[in-house]
Amino acid sequence: MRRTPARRPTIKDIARRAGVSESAVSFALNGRPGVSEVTRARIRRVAEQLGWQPSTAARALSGEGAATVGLVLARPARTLGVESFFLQLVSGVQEVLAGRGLGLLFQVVEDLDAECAVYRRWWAERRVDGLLVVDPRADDPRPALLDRLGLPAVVVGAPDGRGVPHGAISTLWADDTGAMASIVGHLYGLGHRRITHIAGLPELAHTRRRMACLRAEAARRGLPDVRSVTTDYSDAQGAEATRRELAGGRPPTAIVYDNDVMAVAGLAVAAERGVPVPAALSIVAWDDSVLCRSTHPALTALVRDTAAFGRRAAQQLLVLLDGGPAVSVQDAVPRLSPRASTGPACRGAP
Amino acid sequence: MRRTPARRPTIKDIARRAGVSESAVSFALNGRPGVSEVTRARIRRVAEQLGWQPSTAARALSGEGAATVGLVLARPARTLGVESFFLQLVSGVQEVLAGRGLGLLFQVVEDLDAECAVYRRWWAERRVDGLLVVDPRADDPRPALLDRLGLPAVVVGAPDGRGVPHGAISTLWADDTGAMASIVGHLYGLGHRRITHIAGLPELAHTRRRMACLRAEAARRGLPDVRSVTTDYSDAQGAEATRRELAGGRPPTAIVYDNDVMAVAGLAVAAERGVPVPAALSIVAWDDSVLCRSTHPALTALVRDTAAFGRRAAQQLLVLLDGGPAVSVQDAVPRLSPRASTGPACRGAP
DNA sequence: GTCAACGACTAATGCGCTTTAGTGTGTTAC
DNA sequence: GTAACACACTAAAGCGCATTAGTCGTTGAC
Repeated sequence: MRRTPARRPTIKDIARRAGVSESAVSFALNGRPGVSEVTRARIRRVAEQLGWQPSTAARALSGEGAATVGLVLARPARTLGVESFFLQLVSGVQEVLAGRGLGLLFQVVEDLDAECAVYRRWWAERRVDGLLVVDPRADDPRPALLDRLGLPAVVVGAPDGRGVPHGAISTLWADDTGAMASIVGHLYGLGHRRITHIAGLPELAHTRRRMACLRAEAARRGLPDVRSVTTDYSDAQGAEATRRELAGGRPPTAIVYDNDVMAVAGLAVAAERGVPVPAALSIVAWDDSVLCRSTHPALTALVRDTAAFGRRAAQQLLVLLDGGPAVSVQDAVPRLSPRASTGPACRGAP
Repeated sequence: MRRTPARRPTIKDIARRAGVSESAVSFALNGRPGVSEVTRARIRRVAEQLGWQPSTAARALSGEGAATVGLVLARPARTLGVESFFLQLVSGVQEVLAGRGLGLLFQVVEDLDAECAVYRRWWAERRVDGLLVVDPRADDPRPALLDRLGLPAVVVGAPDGRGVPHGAISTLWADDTGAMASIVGHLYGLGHRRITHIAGLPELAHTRRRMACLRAEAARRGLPDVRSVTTDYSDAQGAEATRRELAGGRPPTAIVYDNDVMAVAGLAVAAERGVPVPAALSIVAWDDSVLCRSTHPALTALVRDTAAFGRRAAQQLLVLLDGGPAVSVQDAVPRLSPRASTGPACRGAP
């Protein structure tokens, strides 16, 4: 037996109690001209008193937009729930959205096709006013799709900054190149010449940028034994790749991991094989988190303020929603935080 | 210069192209009687062809509900993005919701008051049809609030299973008691007599349950040196508590951590102090994750299928949304997965 | 003293959909 | 042959809000 729920007040209730028409209420509450200041105040008071909030459905229906922003995460369930990146990003995003009363519609799907399908559905259902697109890829179909649908979006993470962004698609990207350069510089300074980069998914745009930069740096400094291998970001593949590297004839003296999870897994592999860190192997994690600080030794990591990144992305989206221009902005260069997992390259190494 | 976006098809477009009235279309597409099977098929075909999807706003406005479920996470930003628990839970929840075309409105806030405020706003805005409530507490104000608002909800994680759930508030809880008993049993069997439980936030209901069970088990087995200490789940407090415990006169021979992050931090503290694990100290983590498998030694952990937990929670919510009865269900007992971090108690210990 | 202009407000319409109340046609019953 | 009825469908109202087009009374200009 369910009790009858409390009734939600509508604009009509306010109108009745304030002794005015519904339109007057609408004008008053939306700051439109057409009502005297005294009635406006009275109406505001009544609305407050009744705990009135505009029905998003009704608003949306009368052309005001859904007051909602969408975010889809396309990741196989297996690699989920590991990285610290997303919740932090989302938390930053929220901060900004909440200030404008915007909701965040969130969905996790298996792959890119499913993600595009979600976009189409949301568009047809008029569920969202704009989108945050994460994990951009080389040859990404999403920006074009969203542009065609007329949905404003901010591509966050790493698309090619080149080219004028089309339509209402903004772009916010991290300076992976500068970051990679600083990592290589750090390791080079410690005497490392054989460096392996255990990267993430090869189809992601930022993976490619990091790999390209590593190659360029290696060429510039004349290091033949520098390479990248790609993984799916999971601890399993991170560990596996580490094992392969350490088992080789001329193992690297330093490994750079594309996320914190793999770095921790790599550290465990080193421990298991009796390879001392950092004496025989230096480890760098791309993206800092509790993990990196909780291991022994603590991991040298690339620190960036992910929540701030999320805030900035949300702000760009607000600009678009307000009809502002699409832009392409580069985020601050992440900072390398040296900890105990990096040290001078082993002298004995050939 | 923005191009005019593609127009969304409406029911009217379908009606025109199919040569019937709008109501006929509505009947046809919603499986209502009132149209012949041949027209129904024709209308379906046209709708498909046009890529039509019902506008959620319009649906909501005509009394069908918002087709959206809400989930609020009240956590200080500091402790965010660490645990694997949430994304996995959400991923399970999504799977079920997506099958019904329901969206998930997600919000991160600072504290419980803010969470309640969000509920009130969502209710007044008619944004959600139901809610998933996480992190239940002792003396939790949320179920009563939601009941008053007439919003169906599933409290997920651990409220008191006692008492008839009121209104449309279901409850899904993990068997913390059985789990704690199995952990203590495991450790006791290995010869451990001095056990410390480094727990999470004291105000959470499941923290209390775990602590109570630990006390009961200790009393039952006559173990005087067993106790719980509470933390905020952060690696910092986990490490700090560990340090305090190990520095005491009669340090524990086993520590049980209430989450994976603290367990990893505790392991690092042991390493830093030269305490061998598991030779001198056994470690158990409550909740398994990549972390536990990535350390060296790997951590013995309490494994539960969080995604499945999420799926079940979502299913309970669907039952409520369909007008079904509120229930209180206990989830499967988590399984303890022994790994390298637990071993026989040190003989030399007094 | 009349007319225009303005300010404060109300009436009416539409957004896209569901739903209730019809309308018209064909079938059956007696 | 007509009343009763089922069936396929249409017309219209309503959900809560924004918005456009009025209405009415007051003021100012000449």
